[in-house]
Amino acid sequence: MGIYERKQREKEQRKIEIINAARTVFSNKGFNSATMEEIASQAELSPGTLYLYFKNKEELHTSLSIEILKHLADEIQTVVNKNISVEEKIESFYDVFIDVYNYDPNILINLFHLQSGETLQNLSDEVLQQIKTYSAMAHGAIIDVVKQGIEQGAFIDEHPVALADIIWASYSGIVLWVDSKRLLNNQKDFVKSTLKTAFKIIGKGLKKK
Amino acid sequence: MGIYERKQREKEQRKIEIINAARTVFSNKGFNSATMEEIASQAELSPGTLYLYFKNKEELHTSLSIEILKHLADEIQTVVNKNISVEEKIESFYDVFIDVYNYDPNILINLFHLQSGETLQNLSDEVLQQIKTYSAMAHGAIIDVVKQGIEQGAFIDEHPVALADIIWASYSGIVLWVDSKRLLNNQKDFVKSTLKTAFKIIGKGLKKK
Amino acid sequence: MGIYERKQREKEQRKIEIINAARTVFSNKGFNSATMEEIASQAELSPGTLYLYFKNKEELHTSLSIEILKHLADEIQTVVNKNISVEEKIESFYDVFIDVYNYDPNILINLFHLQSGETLQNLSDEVLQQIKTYSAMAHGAIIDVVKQGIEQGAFIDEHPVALADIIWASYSGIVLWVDSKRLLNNQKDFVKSTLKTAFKIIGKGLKKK
Amino acid sequence: MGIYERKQREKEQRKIEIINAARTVFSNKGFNSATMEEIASQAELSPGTLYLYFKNKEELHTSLSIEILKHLADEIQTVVNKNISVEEKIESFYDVFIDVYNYDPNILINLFHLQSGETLQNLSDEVLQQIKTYSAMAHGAIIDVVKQGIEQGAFIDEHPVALADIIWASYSGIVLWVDSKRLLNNQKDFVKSTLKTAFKIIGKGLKKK
DNA sequence: TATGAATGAGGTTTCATTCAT
DNA sequence: TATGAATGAAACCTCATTCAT
Repeated sequence: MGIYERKQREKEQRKIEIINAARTVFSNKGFNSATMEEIASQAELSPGTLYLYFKNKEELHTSLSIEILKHLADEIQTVVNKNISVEEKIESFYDVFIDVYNYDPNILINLFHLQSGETLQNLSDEVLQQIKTYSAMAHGAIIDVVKQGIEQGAFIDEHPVALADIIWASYSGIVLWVDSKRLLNNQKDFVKSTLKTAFKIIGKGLKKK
Repeated sequence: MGIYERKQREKEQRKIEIINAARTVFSNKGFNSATMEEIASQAELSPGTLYLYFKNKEELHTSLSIEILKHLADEIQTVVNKNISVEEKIESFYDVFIDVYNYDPNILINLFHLQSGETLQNLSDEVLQQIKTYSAMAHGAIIDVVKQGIEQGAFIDEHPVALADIIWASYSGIVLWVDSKRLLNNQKDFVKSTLKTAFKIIGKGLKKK
Repeated sequence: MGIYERKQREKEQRKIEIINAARTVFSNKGFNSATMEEIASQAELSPGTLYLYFKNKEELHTSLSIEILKHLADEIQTVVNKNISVEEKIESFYDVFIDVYNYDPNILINLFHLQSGETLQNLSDEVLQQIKTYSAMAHGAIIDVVKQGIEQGAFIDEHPVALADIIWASYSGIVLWVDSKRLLNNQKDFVKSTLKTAFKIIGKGLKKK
Repeated sequence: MGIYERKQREKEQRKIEIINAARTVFSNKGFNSATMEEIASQAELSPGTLYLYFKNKEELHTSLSIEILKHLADEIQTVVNKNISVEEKIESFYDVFIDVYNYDPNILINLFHLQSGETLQNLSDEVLQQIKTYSAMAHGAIIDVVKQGIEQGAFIDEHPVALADIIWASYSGIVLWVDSKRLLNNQKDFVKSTLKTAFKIIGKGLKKK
């Protein structure tokens, strides 16, 4: 490995450290209350250093979403490649989503923050492109499964994109909603059980007969 | 009408004007980029006046959500009271949700902002209570319908709250998700059609047989 | 009593009510933290009304000092007019001061606020004149006694104004200082006993032999 | 000198610069009329920088008092340690007080502002502790001298704390009072001569016989 | 590359004061 | 005379970002 490569790798490593610190702080404080100084302190770096790796606060925050989107896309693709029935694949999506939820329950808040319109302006084209790419990958994989199901006559004959949207959006919505109920009313965490039921219902609703 | 009543009504009217101005600005700019000064200017009032009617920026923003929550709760209750089958009631929820979406597509972003945890601190107890109340009302009405369905043997025998959560959260998630796709990819607005399909699927998934 | 006179008297009465309300609020909150709205509310009036009786907040605050200055001047003059020895008169000042302190311990803070330079600008000439007048009266009476003492050969032969200053200022300083010690360290209120000792010492120090 | 030490020293130096700027502005305008922006401008810094060194306006203002309290405590202690009689020590206090007065006549206004109750809330515990400490040191030294005097049979047998209070408070009161007379009536500055007489009187009043 | 002190724009909020009723 | 809703200036303070070292 040459010197250039090592440098690149160190740089990549440092970037990951910053992202991890940012995740912690953003998760606890939310986007606005989190300060760059606190993130820097969490990463055991100085504020100025963050700007060597990320254009601004917005972009640092966005990279959290990108990271998880990338992860989601990978996991979903793995499910798609498995040699199992489409019904089983749809069911397996549940495991993927729960996996992400376990990884960081607050991650979805980040994803939604990203989607709140307020944010889309300040992003650089490069970052925006990444989001679109990974988003399309994750979503595309779901669409593929749905398409297979329709072709095989297993699923109802609706627009595959719409069906994939429903799967995806229901998942997101449930996580956010159940989580907010937990916060507002000090309830237990029912995300997993609710999500399980949702997949059962949607899975059943998808079936042709 | 006495002088006191007229004053009260003017005051209520003024509050509505401010809320309308706030909706416009928050919708365009998002919570953080919106400034109190801009809202005041939009309402043709001075900044200080806003604070006669709302404790702070947070609470003004929250009142948008309360307003729509109240509306939602009312509409859902109307559906519940109708003399139709539970299946038809579930279907009718679609109309309610679409109705709200048409009223102001950005309003849901507000609701989700509210639920992002970042916000809950600065709210006065009174406002927090209102949110909980209307939220419980809307959700409670859905739960009631689900319960009826289960009792009548029409719906699958799952925890009614979980089922209601799925309906509610899927709706929210779809609106947010499809809306963000629209923004990111300059697509057409597929919220309504996607929501229609979702209700079909979920309705079917809910059925016992 | 004519209609004009009655009106005048009612006006005077209203003014006193406002001053009493102001004293309460200023005493509890200090000059800056006290708001005109709170004073109005305490006086069971509306904010606007205060401005019919007082030019501004500063002047309202100042009239507290004027009121007490007037009172002090009267009381001191009464002592001066008594048919007792100068030594007894000096001793009697102690009673006057304690009397004022009992009337409102915070009043001196007001007096000192008045003297803090920060305030003197915004006062109307009329008010400023009043302060000077009553201040001169109260102080002048003390000076007179001191002069008598010196003439009678009872007191040391120093500048009478300086001696009066010392009496007056020591009194003020002790009230403020002991009061602040009480606040800072949660001590008992030693103002009276300290003041008593002070008068003993100063009285003794004043004597010629 | 290492790099760390130099940085520390620069930091300390910067703090002093800010304090000096603050003294100038607070002296001219008083606490409320002084603005952070003006202080920053006087210090040739930006407003934000002030907040790197002081928590808020209140604390910056308080540090002026702390600085002078520290100085006072030191000077008084020096007098106490001198090998002179108690009577001479009491007399020497006069020099100390005049010294402080010459250093900055407005500083006492600050001290009294500090004691006006209105202020004590916003201070950090650390700052409050400092005030108590230095205040106790300065006052304690005076008490020691008075105690010595009583033990040696030179002074009257009163509570030493009360006697020290009288010395201290009379000093403060005279400075404030004479200064305000100067401001109000455009008189000459009689603080020093009045203070001299006061010490003579009090000194004489303290003597046992 | 890393630092971290300094910046300074700009936002929220308060509240003395006004004025139409 | 009394009201009290509305004003709007102005202040404090924060914090993303920069840049000399």
